[in-house]
Amino acid sequence: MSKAKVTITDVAKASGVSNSAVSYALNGKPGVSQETREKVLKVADQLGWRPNKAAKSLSDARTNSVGLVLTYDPAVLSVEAFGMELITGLTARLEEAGYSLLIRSSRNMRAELDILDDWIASGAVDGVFLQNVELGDPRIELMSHHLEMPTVVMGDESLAGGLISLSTNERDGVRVIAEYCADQGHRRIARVAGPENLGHTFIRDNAFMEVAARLGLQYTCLHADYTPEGGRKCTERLLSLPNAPTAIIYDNDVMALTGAQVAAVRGLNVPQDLSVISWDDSFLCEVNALGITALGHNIIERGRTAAGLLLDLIDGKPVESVWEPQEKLVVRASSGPLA
Amino acid sequence: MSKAKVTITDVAKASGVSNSAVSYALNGKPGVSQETREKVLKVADQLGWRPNKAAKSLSDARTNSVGLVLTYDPAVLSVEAFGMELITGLTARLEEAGYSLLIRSSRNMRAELDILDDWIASGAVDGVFLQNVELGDPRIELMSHHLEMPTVVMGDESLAGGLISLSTNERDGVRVIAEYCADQGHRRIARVAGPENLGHTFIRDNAFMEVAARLGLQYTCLHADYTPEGGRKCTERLLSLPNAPTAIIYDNDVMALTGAQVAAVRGLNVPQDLSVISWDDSFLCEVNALGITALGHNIIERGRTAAGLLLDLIDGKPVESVWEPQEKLVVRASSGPLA
DNA sequence: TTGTAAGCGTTATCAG
DNA sequence: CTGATAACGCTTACAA
Repeated sequence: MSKAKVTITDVAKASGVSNSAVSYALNGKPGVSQETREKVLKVADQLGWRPNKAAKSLSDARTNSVGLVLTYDPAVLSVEAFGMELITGLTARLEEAGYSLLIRSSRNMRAELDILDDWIASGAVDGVFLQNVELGDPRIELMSHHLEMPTVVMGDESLAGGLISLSTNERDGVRVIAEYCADQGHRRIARVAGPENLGHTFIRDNAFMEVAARLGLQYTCLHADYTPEGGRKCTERLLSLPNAPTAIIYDNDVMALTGAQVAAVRGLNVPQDLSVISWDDSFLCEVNALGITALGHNIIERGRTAAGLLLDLIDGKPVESVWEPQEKLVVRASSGPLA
Repeated sequence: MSKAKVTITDVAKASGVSNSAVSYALNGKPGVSQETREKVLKVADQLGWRPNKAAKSLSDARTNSVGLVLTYDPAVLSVEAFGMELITGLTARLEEAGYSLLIRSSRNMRAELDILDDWIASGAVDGVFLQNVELGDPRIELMSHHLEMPTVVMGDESLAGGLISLSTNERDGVRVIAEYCADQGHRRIARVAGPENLGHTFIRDNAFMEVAARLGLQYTCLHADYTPEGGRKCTERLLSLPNAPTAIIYDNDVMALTGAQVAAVRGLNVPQDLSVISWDDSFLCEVNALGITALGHNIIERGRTAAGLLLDLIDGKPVESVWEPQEKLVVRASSGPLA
């Protein structure tokens, strides 16, 4: 049924040469005659030899895998397409380089730090991705003290503490949305933002305040947690204000959708009475009785890019942080001129 | 900045004992005095020692990681919550046992088989999950020839070729839906199914035909690919039939949503003129102008269960295939009695 | 109770 | 060009 594992020694015996000759032959390195090489290759193939991963890793101090810690938050994780798209992009690029993605799950920041510590000390991975960076994120500090572990921060350069990062131009996104609102005649806009501790929330907060001031818009912001419930509550609150906003921007698709629903329930007509705009575009925004205007993002591509950066870092190539090109606003039925 | 890796030998030297004494102490094994043990533990902690993963794996032929191959199909993967929920469930359970999830990406069955081959021969993982099983799936055959590699099939036992599997009772689900339709007075029902090569599609196909016959329902079935476009086209076709169905069941949430949309565009009132039912429940069904009736599934829990099975298998415990309890139909606004 | 040494499967060094 | 041999860091007989 199952052939016993075939080692390099088996191949050596079977082809009547030494252990090292086999190693040279199989790795395409010089030090072995063409004739021997071919014979070894043939035998290895016949025997179905594959390098043992543990042995190889031990020998050359490389695992050919990189790590990603997922935060176990079923309420949010499962609801957003983001995570899966990211993993898809990461693994697609990693696969090209023969790398695997090693995933572990944490319940909180403390647990995630433990995992990173473990990876650093145990050599379980050749590099790590950092996601959902917070203000003063302890992971940044940790990895800064361990530059021997290649790290790519998937978040704004200003939060990366000098580590290599892949940033999206949040400020541009904010500007595009705010100017669009202003163009459509809105004077009072609001935002249902993500968690306040997240770095990109902070950056958007600042950018929105700045651009609102510049454009003379009245701007209100509430922070929620990306969940349907959070979006619902914040929208209720905003729409109950004496001077309710005429356009609301949501930091993710899920909240935008629930927001639009709340508006409908309150008898508001979207977009005549209220424009709804989502920061993240997705299937949710697209396929919906009412299409939701949203800022486009190509998460899969972002994943590919991040993986490429990490691979280069691991290979010791010179790497610089990347700023992603500005995304475009996809205008759909949920937004328009003020009636 | 970065401390050089600390090995067991470092700890041995620092605590003035031998290499093996350290190993015994750190692994809580007998063969070392209480005094020595404590000293070693303290020193190891101070030095920040962690077992090197490659060395440990090489020594005891275990990697403490299990593999999952993702099929790279951006069109589908990113659209469904399924994948992320599954990974969340898997990693949550694996974490409890100190295991990691190793992910690789394939573009097709051939590539996936190569990856499995590689894992089997290289010992890169201690076990694997098989997902989206097809009829006569070559992966089943492959893993059956390599029982030394623990495998859990996340799919119907009838497709698992004797491997340990985690099945959901598809037939029960089919029955629940069909009986619901019949109860509501529908006589002509249709189904927009998933890809025909998938095992669970096949099983549902059969079950639907059986139960429709039993209940005296007229039943039509079209096969699509889980994408919005597929759902749209099939719905168009069904609604154009001379004797159009009055209830359509979709094999996933995405197609159900687009189906409901198509109906609306054609001037049909859901549910008065047409009932729409989704096989998979999800946020998509829940938060929608029109709630979509759907069969509930707890994918996270399913992931946990699958991971538990695989861990037991790896530990050599006696394991039996599991049938998941029957899911309940969550009735929402998209379905109801025939007008 | 302790230390020595062999072995896990590679890669890489160094004589022949 | 080839074949011993050490090294990677850990576990585990086996000897002291």
